[in-house]
Amino acid sequence: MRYLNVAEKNDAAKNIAAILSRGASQRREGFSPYNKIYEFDATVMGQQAHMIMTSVSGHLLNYEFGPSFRNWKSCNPVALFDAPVVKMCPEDYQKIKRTLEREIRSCQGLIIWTDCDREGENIGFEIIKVCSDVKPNLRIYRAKFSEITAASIFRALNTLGQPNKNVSDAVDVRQELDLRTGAAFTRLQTLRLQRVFPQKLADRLISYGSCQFPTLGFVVERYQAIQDFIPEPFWKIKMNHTVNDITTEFTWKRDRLFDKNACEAILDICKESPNATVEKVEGKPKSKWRPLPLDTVEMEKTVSRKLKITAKDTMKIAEKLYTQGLISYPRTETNIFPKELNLANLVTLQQNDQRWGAFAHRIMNEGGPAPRQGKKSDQAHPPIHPTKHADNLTGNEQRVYEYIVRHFLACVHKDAQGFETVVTADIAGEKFTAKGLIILEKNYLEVYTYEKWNAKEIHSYQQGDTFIPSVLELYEGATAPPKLLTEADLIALMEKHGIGTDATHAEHIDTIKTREYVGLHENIYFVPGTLGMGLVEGYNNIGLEVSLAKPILRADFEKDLKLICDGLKDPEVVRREQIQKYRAVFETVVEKMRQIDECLANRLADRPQVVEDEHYENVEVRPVLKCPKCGNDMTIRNKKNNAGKFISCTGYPDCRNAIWLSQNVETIEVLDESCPQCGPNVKLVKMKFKQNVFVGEPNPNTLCIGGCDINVLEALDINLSSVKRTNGVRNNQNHNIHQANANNVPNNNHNNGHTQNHPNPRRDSWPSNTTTFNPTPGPSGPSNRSNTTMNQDDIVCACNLEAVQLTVRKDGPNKGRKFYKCKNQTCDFFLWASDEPSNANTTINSQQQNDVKCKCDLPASRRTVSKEGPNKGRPFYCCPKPMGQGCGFFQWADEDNDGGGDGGPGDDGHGGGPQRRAPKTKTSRGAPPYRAKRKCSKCGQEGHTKNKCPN
DNA sequence: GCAAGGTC
Repeated sequence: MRYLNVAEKNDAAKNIAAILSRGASQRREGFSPYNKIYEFDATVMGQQAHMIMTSVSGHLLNYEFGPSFRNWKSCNPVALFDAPVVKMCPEDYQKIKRTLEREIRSCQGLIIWTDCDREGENIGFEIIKVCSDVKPNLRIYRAKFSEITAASIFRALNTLGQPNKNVSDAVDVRQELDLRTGAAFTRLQTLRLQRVFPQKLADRLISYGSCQFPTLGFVVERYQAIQDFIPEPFWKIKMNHTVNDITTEFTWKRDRLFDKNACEAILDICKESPNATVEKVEGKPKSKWRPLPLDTVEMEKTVSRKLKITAKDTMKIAEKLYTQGLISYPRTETNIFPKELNLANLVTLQQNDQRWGAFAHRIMNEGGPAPRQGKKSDQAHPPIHPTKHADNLTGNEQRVYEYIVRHFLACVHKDAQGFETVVTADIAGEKFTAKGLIILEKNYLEVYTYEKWNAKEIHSYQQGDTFIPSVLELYEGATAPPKLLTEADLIALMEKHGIGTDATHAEHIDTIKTREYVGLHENIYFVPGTLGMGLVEGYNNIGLEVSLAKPILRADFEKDLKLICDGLKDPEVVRREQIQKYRAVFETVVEKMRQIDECLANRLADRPQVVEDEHYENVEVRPVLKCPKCGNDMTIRNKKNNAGKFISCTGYPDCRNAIWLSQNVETIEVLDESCPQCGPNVKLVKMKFKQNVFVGEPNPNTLCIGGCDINVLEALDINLSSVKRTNGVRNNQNHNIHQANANNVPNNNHNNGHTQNHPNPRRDSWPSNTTTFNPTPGPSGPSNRSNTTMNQDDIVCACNLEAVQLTVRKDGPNKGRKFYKCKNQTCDFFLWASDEPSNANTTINSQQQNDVKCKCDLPASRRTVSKEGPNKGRPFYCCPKPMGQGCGFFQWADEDNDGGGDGGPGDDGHGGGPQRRAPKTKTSRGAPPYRAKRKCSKCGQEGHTKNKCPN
């Protein structure tokens, strides 16, 4: 049995391989220089196995918008909430992907060794996808480990489990939402504000991110709190007592008063009889607690405060120390050591160090490590601790390593012990207290040099002692505003509100600095810049239920993600709800953008330019149909150099299915309505042609290109296999014709009063074509005129101009026939001068039964219901005129001609009584396009097109 | 040129 083992990063693969192979692995190269391959033998589930170990480098796949949405001006940013997204392997990860694809071929099993957190689980599924695509039916296992130590790794191998899809799904939802919201708001802000404030913002990227904005919001909020702060004066009584150079400071029990007169009055009373009496002397042991086991956030905060290294640098250094095997995984939320972790061994590892080796010895000599237990656990990684001794580090790496070791040794030792004395004295009824502290045992403080515990010496008092204070006076102070946020404060706020992960707090802070939303005051305090201030004020003031600059939106999202992980909420539901939520916010922002301009104008001290709405190319967002090859959506895109349109699979480049439209297609719009014949996945499209392909029909025309009408596909030169799953059987044309009629003719009012899209379902290739359907005017043309005697003066084209009468000169069955068309040739109007049926009339006319007449007194057409339902196969008569222009006559062919009947052939439940209802002339949506047989444009015969013309 | 999350 051969297993491919995949870790999340190369160093992890290397270390795991070293452990499992007991140092005897063979190294090979992958396609990527970073991700090596290690080979060795091991025992897996009691059996000898050959192991191939390699790694990815974090996520292997990433969500991206479909190609037509990547250009910033390709679409209105709001479209990004619906735009198709695909998971792609970025170019610089292709080599890693290829390595996996190559290596899995020789294996029967796959073991996922990614980090045991949410992202790791998702990365695991990415690896599974890539490998399964190449090799289905793999045995797939998940190794769960919390640190790369022999014990943990062997335990993982001996307790292999299954990957957790719920956890991975949550990450997918998170990724998609972050992409959509980030891109939509970033484009909106950047494109607009660059033009509104060209002087100040022309070259600025004004990004939005669901983490960076709330982080900015914290900085602004604190800054505003300081700005809004009004100091309030207060007064207190200061009292101290000096004996033999020792000054004991007493604190007034009332602390402070905000009324000067009252304070002065009390002081006066005290001064009248200033003799202080010691009422009580209390002594009690006092501890200073050792730190909790170290988690990421605590490390970032303390290192930032004490070592003045930014959180971003700290994490970078910690990552490096981890990959060198010197410390445990640095991204952890856990502050409880697992029972199985051998702390004594870890302490012993540090015993030879010159700086803290003696302390490590002392721990072992005083009962061994005894950590405090925190309350947090991510169930994935233990608290950060040293895993190896190192004394060759330098610079900040050394400082961070030293901090981690000292913290570890401190947290497994003992609290510092002291003795506190509290003295209470009375002066004229006012109480004062003084505290003294004697430190008995420094314990952890001896190694944890980042904290101080100062002893405070006070005079030795006994109960009943009296003394005259050395100082007894009024002290005037004022309340002070809160301080500006430090990085440690900011991280604490992010953690509290669930903004970002332990691994990313530092990056978000760095981002808002890079964007110049915030700056640093005295190098440690965060202050908002003018842009950041204006943006937050803008978003806070436009009446959003929840401002984008507040943490609530993201925090709510995180709660949902947790529910997905726990299997309590459907990821698809969360995805839909969250998209909807953010889209609503986006729409409000767009609506109120001018208010945001004003806030920014105020802060930037710049006048906003009046700008027109951004022009977008308006890519069609709605999918036209599902790709028959891969099932992804197919959407309309522009060809290169604006040379027309095509409909492309959003699975590109994995799926290269495309529907190429000729340059004759001027516009194409996807309608809301699905094709009743092709089903809900195929939308009708409205196409406008430069030169009308379907002469006599309206232009633009509503069509289905889903393959239900082979004529449409042929006319547009669309390959059936690109729109429909084919198994070698072509669609039945007659079926389609019948279906169309059955749906539309007798019972065409079942769509909210709308009727057929095609007032004229017949088409021809005007007028040089030799086929002889009866073309009639488009929607704007004069209806019902084709059957009456017409003067040329009566004929008005779609431009509302008098039409010109011409004669067909081209050889063919229509040679010599007269027709009308637009005299300026600005519209596609066409009308035969006479409605005499041509001798080439086919399909419809061939079905006419001359003994039944419609209300126009024309021989009615006999047709058959082909739509599924109780009337399928039943013959009926209807007006032969095109939809929208006939009389609406309907009669079952198998019943007496009594004008009654039990309803039309439609099976939509709306049957009964609509038989004689005249079709409305307005176009409708929802009814299937009516199609007739198409004829060859070369010879005029049915059954083939010009491309396949045998003549 | 967008996000956040992995990592190199």
